Amino acid sequence: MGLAKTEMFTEGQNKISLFAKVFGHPARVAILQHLFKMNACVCGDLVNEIGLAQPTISQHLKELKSLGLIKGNVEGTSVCYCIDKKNWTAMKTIMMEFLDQDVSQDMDCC
Amino acid sequence: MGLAKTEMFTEGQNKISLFAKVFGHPARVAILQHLFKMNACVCGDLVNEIGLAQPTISQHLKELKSLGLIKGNVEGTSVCYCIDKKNWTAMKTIMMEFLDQDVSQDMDCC
DNA sequence: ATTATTAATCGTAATATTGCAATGTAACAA
DNA sequence: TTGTTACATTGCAATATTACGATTAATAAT
Repeated sequence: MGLAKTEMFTEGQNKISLFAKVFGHPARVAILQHLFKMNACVCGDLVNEIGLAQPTISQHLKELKSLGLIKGNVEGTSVCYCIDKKNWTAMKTIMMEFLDQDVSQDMDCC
Repeated sequence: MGLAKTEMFTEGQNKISLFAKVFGHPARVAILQHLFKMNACVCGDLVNEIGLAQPTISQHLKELKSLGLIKGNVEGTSVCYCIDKKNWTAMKTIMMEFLDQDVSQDMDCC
């Protein structure tokens, strides 16, 4: 199947899994880290920085953009990408809440 | 291809993406949330709680276990699962560091 | 011993993801 | 105009993921 049955889960669970899924590939992690590191915007340097072919990088960028985590700005022939800080922060809140569930109980079965 | 070229990324990037990937399915998010909520251990209630077939849940549990995020304990005919708190905390540290990159700069291209 | 219960594993169908060559498109340069 | 540069899109091959029926394995109950 390869098809997740999203209708049987809460909106929150689906949201978390969608964000997580986009981080589920090292190239996208690398792209995001590079955008953060460069602070300002970066463009096709990503193709050089990361070792994948241009269409591949373009596809990963598209996925990050469609989730709203990055923005792209056309500048002449090149396109400048950067983190969408507002959306990143919103995502961060959701993910942190999931990750930060209380672990301090000492009940433990195993 | 469907095959990530992990050799071209750092260990850290691959680690983040592996953790993220396991959260990239709502069923696994739901399983983890339920394990947290129940605090103590839960077993095949997960099959009832979540609406998927038993082999499907079993498969998701296996993935969570292989990453070390949960532990399973045989109790008679049933198996009791719980969060592996130590490993969860370690994972949390890695993921939070990734999510919490500095976003406060006002440099912005777009 | 036989049967029931619980969960893991196997096998397989349906679908998704990854990666890239080839091609398309848009802006700039000469 | 003719290239050139920088990206996006298309199409496709290879592989991965998801889901579940059927089966198996292990323990418990009778």
